[in-house]
Order: sequence, then structure tokens, then C-alpha cells
Amino acid sequence: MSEAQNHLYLVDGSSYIFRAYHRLPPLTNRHGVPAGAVYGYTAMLWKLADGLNKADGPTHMAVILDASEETHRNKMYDQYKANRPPPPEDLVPQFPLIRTATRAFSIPCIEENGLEADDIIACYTYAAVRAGWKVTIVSSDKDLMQLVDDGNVDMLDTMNDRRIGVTEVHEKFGVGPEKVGDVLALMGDSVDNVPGVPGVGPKTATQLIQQYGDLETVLASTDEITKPKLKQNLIEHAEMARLSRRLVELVCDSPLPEPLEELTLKGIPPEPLREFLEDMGFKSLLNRVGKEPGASSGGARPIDVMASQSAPKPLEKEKITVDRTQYECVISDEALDRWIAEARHKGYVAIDTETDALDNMAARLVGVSLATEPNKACYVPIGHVGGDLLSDAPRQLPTDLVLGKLKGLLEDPAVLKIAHNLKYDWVMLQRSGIDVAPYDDTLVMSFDLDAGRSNHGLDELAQAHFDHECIAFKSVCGVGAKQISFDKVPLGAATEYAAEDADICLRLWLRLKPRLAEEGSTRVYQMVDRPLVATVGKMERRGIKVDREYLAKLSGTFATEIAALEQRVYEAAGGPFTIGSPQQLGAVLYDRMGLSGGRKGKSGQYSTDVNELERLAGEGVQAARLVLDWRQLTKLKSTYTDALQSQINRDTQRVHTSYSLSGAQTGRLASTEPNLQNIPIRTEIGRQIRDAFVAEPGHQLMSADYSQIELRLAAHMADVPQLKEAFSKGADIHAMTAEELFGVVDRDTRGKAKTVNFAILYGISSWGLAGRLGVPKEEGKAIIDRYFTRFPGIRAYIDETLAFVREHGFTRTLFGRKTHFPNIRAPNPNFRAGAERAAINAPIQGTSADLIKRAMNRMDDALADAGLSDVKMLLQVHDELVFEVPQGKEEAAAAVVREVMAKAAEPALKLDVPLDVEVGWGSNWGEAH
DNA sequence: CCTATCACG
DNA sequence: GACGTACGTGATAGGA
Repeated sequence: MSEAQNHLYLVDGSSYIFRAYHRLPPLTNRHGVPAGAVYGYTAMLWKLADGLNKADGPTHMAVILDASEETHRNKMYDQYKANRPPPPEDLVPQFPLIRTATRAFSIPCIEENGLEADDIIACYTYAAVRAGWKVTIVSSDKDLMQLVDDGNVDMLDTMNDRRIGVTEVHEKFGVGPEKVGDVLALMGDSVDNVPGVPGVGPKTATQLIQQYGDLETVLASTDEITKPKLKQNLIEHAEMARLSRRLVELVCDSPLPEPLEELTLKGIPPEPLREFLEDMGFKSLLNRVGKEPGASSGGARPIDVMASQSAPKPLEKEKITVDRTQYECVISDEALDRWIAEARHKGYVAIDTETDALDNMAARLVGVSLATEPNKACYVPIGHVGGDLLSDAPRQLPTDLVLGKLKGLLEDPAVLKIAHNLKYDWVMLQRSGIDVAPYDDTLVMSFDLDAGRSNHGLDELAQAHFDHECIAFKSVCGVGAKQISFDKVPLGAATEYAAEDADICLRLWLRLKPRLAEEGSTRVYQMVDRPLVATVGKMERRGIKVDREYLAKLSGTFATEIAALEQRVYEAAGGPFTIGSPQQLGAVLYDRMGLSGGRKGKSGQYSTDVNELERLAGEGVQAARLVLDWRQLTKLKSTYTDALQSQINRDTQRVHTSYSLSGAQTGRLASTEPNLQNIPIRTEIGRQIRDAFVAEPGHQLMSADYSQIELRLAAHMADVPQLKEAFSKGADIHAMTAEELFGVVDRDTRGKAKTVNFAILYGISSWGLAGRLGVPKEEGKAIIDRYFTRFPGIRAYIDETLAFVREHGFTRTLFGRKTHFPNIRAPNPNFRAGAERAAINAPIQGTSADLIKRAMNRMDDALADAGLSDVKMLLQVHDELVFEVPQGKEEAAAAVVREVMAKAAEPALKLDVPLDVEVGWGSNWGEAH
């Protein structure tokens, strides 16, 4: 018997992972990375590679992947694959793992820029057949059926273990493999967006090719076609058909990236494989290689939101050694290429950008640092200048070259980018034309794991997790008047500082990632907060237009009124003093003027807050009334009309707030610099500020807000039938509460009921409520008791929430978001009571935050799907979203926005109450309400 | 840097 | 019967 024929197996890795993703349940590995598709892929690869030495088994094998760049097909046809949706969120992090898995089997992984996996497969198939080998293509892609050739080339669909030969191709297309391209060209392919000929599907295409032999003959024989519509389509779309023919044509003459001989299959060496399987936690597969004693356990398991209720472990510190001497300053082409190749090899890379200012909408990019392993980090300077006017800029690579090369890496779907507070860098890089994806954010991870029990700054986390002191920004840039911007920092110091941040970020990622699954936070991270980085980044970049002249005019008006009030205050108070000083004001009111009832706070100072001044004003003290008016106007002027004008960006002429994703413990966003979440609305005079927020010419501002969302969620979560029913019927919820509590509904009882309803959300206390209602505390207590009697679900919700938080130290929202309450066991009863009230509120406020975040993440795609990609989401104010809408598209936009917001809980949750969304629009934010 | 005040949901 | 006078934020001004 002669030596067995070589048999090459070519695995279509890209298409396999998509199919595995949709077939298998969502699993996560022990690091919390979604890994269901990788699991399926690994099992499949094993089965194939294990077939060595078996009849018809492989002697050579390679996995073929799609490289990320565009291909010649996009040049032919810009719509090629254009309608393909982005891969699902939890599939993206699995792409790099495909390479890792393949390497673990010691099987070559082949990809080539400009070529699709199909083309590479075709090249290898032809080369192998020429060499007299047999080929099996592991795929079920119909394009690849063109390559089937009995005796030489077949296909294997591992999902159902089906071999595809010429017979099967005939069954599917009614023609042989050599004619498949012609059939595909006629019928088109919606998945790849190959146009084909309208009205021609598989049946007609097959019939035409069977009859005429090939595409050109079909197109030349339209005279003979009897069906008028078909004939007309073939004539009109002949060029589209020819283009389609070229699109489905496989490239088969490119040089092979690896020679055939390199693809020899040597069996499955156990070592790298065992490490990979252990790392992934693929327990059942690990058993096949024979588990080593002492190997870590933990297997793939379903993503689980609510199950992991175990008390959080105290944060154990990990001992690390940071060696800054290993950091590299990258100033050569070769070095940059080496780092990029290393990142691609790893499949992930930690990044950090350095800039010359904190405001990422105004700052310039100064450098980028990368880290691929602990202590393995570099800094690529691009915008450094001499430290003083006399010295030249240090030697560094040209900005365009660096950005061009980094773009390829940062946009590579096969490389996971990891950053701390990525939103900052995301906006920065977006301004340089780089769209970072896929990504992880260690700040967001830390927030989702440890909200309420840790701060989330990189330096603080380095301290908390590793006992490591990062180089302080102050120590490289200085403080105060002597502070320099980062572009003036010498490269040596800049490299140590910047590379360390990427290094620490990477170590943090390695540490936090597994905890997400262990502690039940994968879902809220992957589905809510992680995608929000890009969603909010986009909003920040857009900004909102502010009418500077209007604000300046308003500012002038306020100034005049303030000056007049000042004089009247002095007259009423018997002499000038600093009205803005609570200390002086207290002294004037209670000492100089001798008013009674002064209340002193813990600092021993008279309180002069709005409640006290209102009380005095009610007693007829003119000065108190005047001070209140003065305070309102100075507040409006300094915080809004004046400050806002200085926040207008020079380049965009718009105001770009920054949203903190980890600012509020409950999961809410917080808006800073400027805070656009506290623009006045409650008083008529304050409302004028809102009118300064305007739409671009030809546009309108649209505001959409959830009505009573927290009360609705409370009704659902505490399961209160009367409240749920009232919301379902669209009834007046406070009136209904008044009816339940007092038996009558009038202005007084409705107002009281409203206060009580809010008190519930905030963690009620009868004494607090009594004070708020201005009634004796006995009556406050009676009202609370009645409330609990009428709505027993509320009592149960509070009791259960408190029992849970006392046992576990944290609460959860309906979507699994955790908030920790370390003070829940504080010895100080005041601290404890405060923690209890906050814990009662957190699940409600947090679920509301989850809901609007889900809506925000979906909004742009939903608008684009409705042909409204020119509608821009600009602002979020906790239960409100603000959009800029081209005039005439208001109704259409309102419909989409309403739908997305109202359905934000789905499909994860079915709420017992409807979510009502109120939408309005106008030329400014004031009018939009 | 801390406190008091007040803007929002 | 005491507790301290509701939950979550950020910006500003005064004062130490």
C-alpha cells in the first residue's frame, strides 16, 4: 500500500463562531467572558483534530479567519456586506479567543488583509489539489460550494455532521459546483448584500442556468424569455447581475500566507491546550486531556443575574511588582509595528491616551500608551514639545503615521481594547477619526462590582487592589501656577507615568474580569454599562447649542435686579453686609435685628437656608423675603447665565457636558462641566435659562420623559395592586393615594398623598414625614401606618430589602445592578439609618437608571432603522432624553423615541405597569416641555 | 479644603 | 422613647 494521500482540512473559523453563537446557550467562562461560542468552537476543533490517523481524517489543518480590513469587493461595490448588523455585544469579546483556542491546539491560524476567509480557502484548495492532496472545507457557506470537486474537494458541516459533495451541491442548487457562481449571481445574497436580479430567487436562478448554461448566455438570451416582468428585470439589471457574478467569484491565485507544508497536523500536544482549557474553565473538555492535580476548577455556566447573592468577599490585595524600567518609549517605526503585532498576537491590549488638557473636546492628543502583559508596556509620544521655548521638540514619530497604524489596531475587531475611563479616550480618539472597538472599561467594571464600597479612580484602585502607589500626575506636571501640560513633560518621565497607567489598567482588568461572573454582574456590565461608554461618548461629542447673546442679555437683567435688591436688603437690615455669607446673614438677622427662632446647626452657626428664610418672610420680615429673591438671582446668574457662556466650545460653538458613568452609587449618570442635569425649571424666572438651549437652524429640540417612573417601578417591585391598576388605567396616582389614605380627594389630601408617595421612594420615616407635612409626628405616624395597611406590598418590600442588605451588604436592581452599603452595620445609629434609607431607594432609583440606559443604548440604531439617522440624542436628565430633530421629522422621531423608551425593559423583563413617555418639541428646551 | 446653599430628578 | 428631620447628584461662594 502506498503512502496515504495528504488530506487538508480548512476550517472557516469566522462563519463557525457565528453559527455556534446562535446555537449554544449564553455561557460565560470563569473570567466572566461570554464564551459559549468559543466553547462550541473548541469542541468542534478538537473533534476534527482528533481525527488524525483515522480514515479520511486530516493530515494537515488550518483555521482561516476574516481579516478586519476592507477587501477588493468593497471597491467593486460599496454596498457589499453593508447591511450586515454588527455582531452581538457578547459575541465580540469571543473573537480574539478564537485565535487563542486555535493556537492552543497548535493549529495555524491564517488571515490576510484584503482577502476574505472564503478567498484564502479557495487559494489553499487550488494549491492543495494541484499538489495532489485531498481537501475538506469545514463550513456550510454556500459561496464555498463553488469549490466542491468529487474525489478531491468536499465540505463538512460539523453542526450536523454532513458531508457536502457534488451530489449535495446539485440538490441545493440544481447545478454543479462550476455553475453555483452563476446561480448566486442571479439570485443575490441578502446576507452579504449581493444584489442579484430583483424578482429572481433560487428557483428561477437555477432554472435559468439549467436552461442556458451560464449567466452571460442568460443575459444574451432575454428575447426568448416569455415572462414579461422577468425579462424586463434581466435586461434592466444585467449590469447588477454581472457585478454580482464578480462579487461571488472567489479569488484563487493569491500567494499562500503559509506554505502548505507548514500546515502539518501533529496531533494535539496536551500542554498549551490544558492551560487554555483551564483558563477558560472548560471543565468537561479538560477532563479529556486528563486534569492535573491542583488545577483550578470552575466550569462554563449560564449567565446568571440574580443567583449570585453570596456576601461579597472582602477585597483581598494582590501583591504585584511594578518594574517601570521595562517600559519602552516608542520612537521608531519598527518598535511601533512590534507593539501592534504583539497586541494582535495577544488578542487584547490596554490603552491610555495622554492629552494637554482635561477637557477632551478641547484637548490635543499628546501620546498613547499600550500594555500587553504586566510590566510590558510602552508609550508612543506624538505631540510632545520642548519643555521651554528654547529647546526643540523631542524626537518622535510623525502623528499621522502613528495614528494611521494605531487606527488599524484600535478598530481591529479581533483585538479587545481595555482602558480605564475609556469614554475620555474614546471621545479623544474619535476626534482623530478612530472608532475604538471592541472594548472593555475597567472603571465601569469596578463600578458594576463595587459601587458604594470603593472609589473607582485608577490610582485609588491600584492602591486598593495591589497596594501600589502610581506615579502622581502632580509629580510629573506639578501643581498650581507652575503646572505644565503633559506635552511639555520630558519623554522619560512621560513614558514612566503613561505606560504605568496602561500597565495597571491591564492588571486591573485581569483581576476584575473574572469577578463579574463570580459576583453576578456580567449582565449589567455587558448589556447596560459597557455599551453605554460609546453611547454617551457620542452624545458628549455632539453637544448642544446655546444662545450666547440671549444668556448675556439675561445676565445683564439679573445684574440690575440684584443691585437693586442689594440696596433694599441693606435698608431693611440696617446697614451693608455680605449677603452671600450665611455667617454674616445669620448674625444680621438674629443678633443685629434681634429676630427670634434662630436655629443653629452642628457648626454652631445660625441656619439661613430657604426653610428658615421662608418662615421669617411668613412672619413679615421684609429682609428675609429680599434675601431669598437675591439668592435666587445670584444663583441663576453665577451658576447658569455667566458660567454657561464660558462653557461654549470654541470649535463647535456648542456646550459639551461630560457624563460620569460612575458618579452616582445607584447607577445614575452625573453631568459635570457644566452640569446640564440641574438647569432650572421649577420657577418661572429660572425657566428662562432653559430657553437658552436651542436647536440648530432648521431643527427643533425634542424632549421625551418618563412619567412617574420611580413610582411605577415601586408599584411593580413592591407589587401594589391598587397602584399598578391606577397606572394601567392612566389614573391620577396621587389622587388615588389620597382616596386610599384619607377617603377624600381635595387639594390638601392630594398634596399630602404626593408627599407620602415620594417619602416611600426615599426610605420613609414617620418623623421625617411629619416634619415635611407640617403635622404632629403622631399624625405622620398614623399616615404611614395607614399607608402600609392599604399597601401591604410596600411594607414587605421595605422589610425584604432591609433584610437582604443587612445580610449581604448590597442591594440589586431588577437588572442586577449592585449597590453596596457598608454603613448598614455601622455602630453609629445615624449612619445606619442613613444607609437603610438609601438602600430602600437604591433598587428603585437604580432600576430607573438601568431602564433609561437601555433605551439610550438602543436609540441610535432604532432611529437609523426608521431612516432617522439625522435625529441626534444630545442630553440625559435621569428620566428625560433631549434630541435635536430636523424640522418636519418631529412626529416620526417622537414615535421611535416613545417606542424605545416605553419598551426599555424588554425583552429581559415584563413590567406589571406601563411606562408612559411624554414627548414635546420646540425651538428651545423650554418650549420642548 | 470644608461648609452652606440651592439647582435638578 | 429616641433618633434627626427623605434619596441621588454638582457648582458656587464664603471663610478658614
